[in-house]
Amino acid sequence: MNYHDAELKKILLNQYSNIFEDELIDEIIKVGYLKSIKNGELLIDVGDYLTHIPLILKGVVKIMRQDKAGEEIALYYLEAGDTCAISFANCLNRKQSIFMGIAEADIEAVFIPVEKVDDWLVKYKTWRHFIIDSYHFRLIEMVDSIDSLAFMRMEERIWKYLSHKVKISNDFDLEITHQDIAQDLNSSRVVITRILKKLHDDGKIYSTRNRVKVLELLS
DNA sequence: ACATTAAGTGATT
DNA sequence: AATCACTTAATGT
Repeated sequence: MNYHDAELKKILLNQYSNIFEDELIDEIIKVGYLKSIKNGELLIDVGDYLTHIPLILKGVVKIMRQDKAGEEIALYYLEAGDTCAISFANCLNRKQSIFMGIAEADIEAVFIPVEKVDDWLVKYKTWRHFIIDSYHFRLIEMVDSIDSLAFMRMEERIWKYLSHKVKISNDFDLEITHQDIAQDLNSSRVVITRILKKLHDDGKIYSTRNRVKVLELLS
């Protein structure tokens, strides 16, 4: 076992020892490879074929959709301890990805070949549960996104978006522009500016150029 | 000092 | 809630 494996094992044991059995963790170390991805880098694009699925150890991945005109909308986020089971189904059928994934922070992830992901489903109960759980969670988040799109006013959507950002970055100070938010919510910059101004005046946030500080959390 | 990028605003749809 | 057209403010070179 080289230095890298030892590091990896430490991280895995730390995050997964109460979910996975030791043999599974050993297997992950054997076949998976650790990869760091810089903030802002593209992990997967629409149309890509996938051969490995990532187990996120650190950072956040934003999963989004894109239409022909290049318009985007954020669907959900993968955090440490998450995997994208959706991409697993994609791998197995050798279908192209229908999503885009971008690193929202510096990422560390173990990439596991699909065949193994498949094997382990029958071999390890914990792994099976992990994957099914991931599927379930992703579904819940998607339904949540649909709800937002269909039923929520822009102000609520922004509020929810900001709260979520605070949660995943563990920081009330967000470095973000109105344009960024508009893109993620598939709205226009002007609309976001107006609503943020209102939230600012209401004392719920404090916003300056490139920065939004959330002052109170969603109850 | 100047150019570039982000944010604010009235009017219109 | 979106778009246009324009202003003002902050920041980089």
